[in-house]
Amino acid sequence: MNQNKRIQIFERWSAANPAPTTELIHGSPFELLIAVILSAQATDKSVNKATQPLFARANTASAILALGEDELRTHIRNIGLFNSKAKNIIKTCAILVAEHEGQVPRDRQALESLPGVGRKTANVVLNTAFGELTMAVDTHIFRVSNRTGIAPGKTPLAVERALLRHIPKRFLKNAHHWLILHGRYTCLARKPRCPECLIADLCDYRDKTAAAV
DNA sequence: AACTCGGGGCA
DNA sequence: TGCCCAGAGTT
Repeated sequence: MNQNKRIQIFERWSAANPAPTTELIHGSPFELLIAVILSAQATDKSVNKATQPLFARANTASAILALGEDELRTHIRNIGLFNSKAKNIIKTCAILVAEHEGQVPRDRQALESLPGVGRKTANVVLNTAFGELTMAVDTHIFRVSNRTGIAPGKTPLAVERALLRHIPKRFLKNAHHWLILHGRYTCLARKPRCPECLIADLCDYRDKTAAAV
């Protein structure tokens, strides 16, 4: 895909949806970290439903530790993969207290060494809590980047680097949100809604695949 | 690269 | 009912 096409795509998204926001409810960096760990392969609705009462009860690493794994588990029982997430969150809180004075570290390596925190979660925290320009490549962004041709790559990390390299700087800050929304509501995994797609005429995917409507 | 965890939402 | 979810860890 040439750069001219890319610019047209982001200008359309910019005009259509100028105000990006995170849909996960969070106040502090710690609440964000926990909410993002919980959101892996889960919907933001089910996460918010659980985290509101949880954070009212305990919203720091030491408070979650005081709560204990069993009570934490009951709080997040409505979220998928809750069993392993409860264990990971307890371990992570213990590390935060022991090695980071109970705070969320502003450091990629330190974040990714926390149980339950991978590249994608670390990128969300660095971006949303600390204002760093990162691309958190989830399944939506991976699919949309490859289908459209905006930033092709065989792995999420390759797509992440391609996005940072190819997206014009003035669009970089909001690009993450637009890509997510596009994947979530238009460029669906199984049945892409090409007829109602804002950028169908600029997309590498449409007309090249039988699945593209 | 493939597999597993996993309840909830939505068509 | 079947399929997917703002993934990570292990084999």
